[in-house]
Amino acid sequence: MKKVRISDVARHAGVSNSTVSQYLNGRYEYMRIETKNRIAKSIEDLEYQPNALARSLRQKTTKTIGVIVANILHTFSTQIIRSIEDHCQKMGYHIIVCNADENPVKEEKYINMLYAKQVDGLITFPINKNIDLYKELQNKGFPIVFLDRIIPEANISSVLLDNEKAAKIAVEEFVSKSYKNIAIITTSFLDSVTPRIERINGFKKAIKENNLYLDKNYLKSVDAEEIQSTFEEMMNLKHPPKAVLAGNDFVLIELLKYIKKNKIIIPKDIAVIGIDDVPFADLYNPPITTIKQPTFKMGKIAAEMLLNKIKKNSDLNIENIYRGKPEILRRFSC
Amino acid sequence: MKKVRISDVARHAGVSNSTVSQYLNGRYEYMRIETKNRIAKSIEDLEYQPNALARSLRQKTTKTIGVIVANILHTFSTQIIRSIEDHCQKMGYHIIVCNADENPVKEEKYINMLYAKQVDGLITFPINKNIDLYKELQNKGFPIVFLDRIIPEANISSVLLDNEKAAKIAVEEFVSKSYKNIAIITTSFLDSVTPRIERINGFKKAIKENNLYLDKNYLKSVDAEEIQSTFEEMMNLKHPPKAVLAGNDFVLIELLKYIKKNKIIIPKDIAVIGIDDVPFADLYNPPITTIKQPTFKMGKIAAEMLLNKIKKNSDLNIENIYRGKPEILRRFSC
DNA sequence: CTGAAAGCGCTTACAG
DNA sequence: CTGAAAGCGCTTACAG
Repeated sequence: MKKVRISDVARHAGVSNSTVSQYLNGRYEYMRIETKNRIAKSIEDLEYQPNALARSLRQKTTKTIGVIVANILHTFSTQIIRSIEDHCQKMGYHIIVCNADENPVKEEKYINMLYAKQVDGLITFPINKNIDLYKELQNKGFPIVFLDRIIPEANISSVLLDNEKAAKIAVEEFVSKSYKNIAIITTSFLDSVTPRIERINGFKKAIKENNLYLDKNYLKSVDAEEIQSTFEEMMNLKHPPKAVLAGNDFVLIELLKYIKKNKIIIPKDIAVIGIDDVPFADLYNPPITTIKQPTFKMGKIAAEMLLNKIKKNSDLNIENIYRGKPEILRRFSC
Repeated sequence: MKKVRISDVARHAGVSNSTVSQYLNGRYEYMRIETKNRIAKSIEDLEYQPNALARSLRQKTTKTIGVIVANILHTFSTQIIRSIEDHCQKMGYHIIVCNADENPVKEEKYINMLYAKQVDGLITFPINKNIDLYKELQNKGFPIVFLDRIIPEANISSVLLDNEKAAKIAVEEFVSKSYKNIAIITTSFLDSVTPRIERINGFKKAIKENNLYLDKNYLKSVDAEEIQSTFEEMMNLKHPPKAVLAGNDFVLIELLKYIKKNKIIIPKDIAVIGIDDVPFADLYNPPITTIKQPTFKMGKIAAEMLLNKIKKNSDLNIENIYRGKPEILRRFSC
């Protein structure tokens, strides 16, 4: 498989490589119109497509950014990807999407791969263990923006939900419907650290603000496999909760599975709100009230932040945090 | 942001670029152990990471394949991506995922981008309009494998579901439960061409094989927005269907929305089977019987086919078709 | 208005 | 066992 090179075009058009290159880069100022046309025709005839590797090597920019998501199977991730992609495309950047699959080893591989491929910057859902790697890259002046999480030790710009607010909105929704015994369940593993901590904090604060009693038994962070059993324990308490906030989409699914299996009635037996909107929220019986993240906006902001870093001298950047505003979608589970 | 180059390492270790390069490429045969150690230490000290652009330019291989999905929001797509990725990682290849977003213009851009970035091959869910581009690439000897669709004019290897079988399994499931008035609805736009045609063909054949009457009114391919109204018309026929096969996950969602809105009871009023397993199938009330594609296997086979093409002289390849076996997941909607 | 030359950061065949 | 040299396919500052 032989590829056409710039020199083939040059020979075919009877000009030098330089001139073809000028043409490719749109520098027509000093080019005779007939030269221009000849080159255009040669490119057409030979079906020439420039080698981006060579160009990038020379120009020291790939016009490409890397995106590492923690888990591509989450709707949140795919929506964020879509949004980043839309914005980058407008700005003339490509994206390379990688799926770390909740696995720090994979994450590290991808970080290195993307860096080796000379991406101009990185947007990532940082998993956990690779904080030093990120800091090292940042110290080299490599543009990075985090999504969904803050890493306090790292001081790197982040875009994430106003998680405390999200929990607060949910609690207040329950309170407005006169629920008093309110529980929250989050994952400890699949849910990345920042959202979990902040959602629990927000929950606690909101409970206090509403002068409700904060019952430790109503407040659980457990591994994915234990969600159902944990919920079961709650429901078997002397005073079981009458409302439960699912810390993310995954928790919600587990709760609904348990609820279904045990023929518990929503909202009569238990009211439910989930953080993260899910495609089946409308389809469930009854439709589930959810707190939606502004994924489209968050993706766009992350892309903007990163492209700004790339364009400016990234050494001089001020890192900052953007908080997406949670929005409640009222349906019939509460 | 200055990056460390191979020459920096060479100087630091007191050897030549060549020797560092030999080290990087694992050719230790003729290398003194102390040279090896010195280089290792220099790489460590300088935090050197090779520039993959330069290497690929020289080696004429990027060890990277491109994956273009028609729509990344489909579960099918993300599962296929995961599977391709797993397999490629094992074989030492990276993947670059792109989302054509059902848009031929985007698709074309991505094809060109990936080709420009010198990916070693391409796995794609071909949308429609870019068949000539694909053929052109293939004629140049560029390895391509299609997913989910066959393009008869192109003779390019494809991996896709045994769609006729999938429809047949569904019809037989209905028949085994004594349903006679069986309908099928597919999308005409979002559903890519091959699956739709083949699923409808399989449906027709199965109806005939089971000596049922093939009612034209029970057989509809419509745009996404018209699914609900089309289904409504069906249900208002003198003899409405008693069972309906949803041509894909998207159709299923639309049908369920309508069914829910109109308080139709599954399976008493209408039995439902969906092609494509969906995350909420278990959660719906009643749980929905679905026909699952072996996504993991299909992704793996596609990756294998492509890597074979890449390794062999791709000019000599025999193109072939792999059909994934559909599997019924019996739940309670039929 | 166009071309010759140098160089981006690697790898590799070959010389010693 | 190691290094000098050429070259991958481009771009760019400069000469003319």
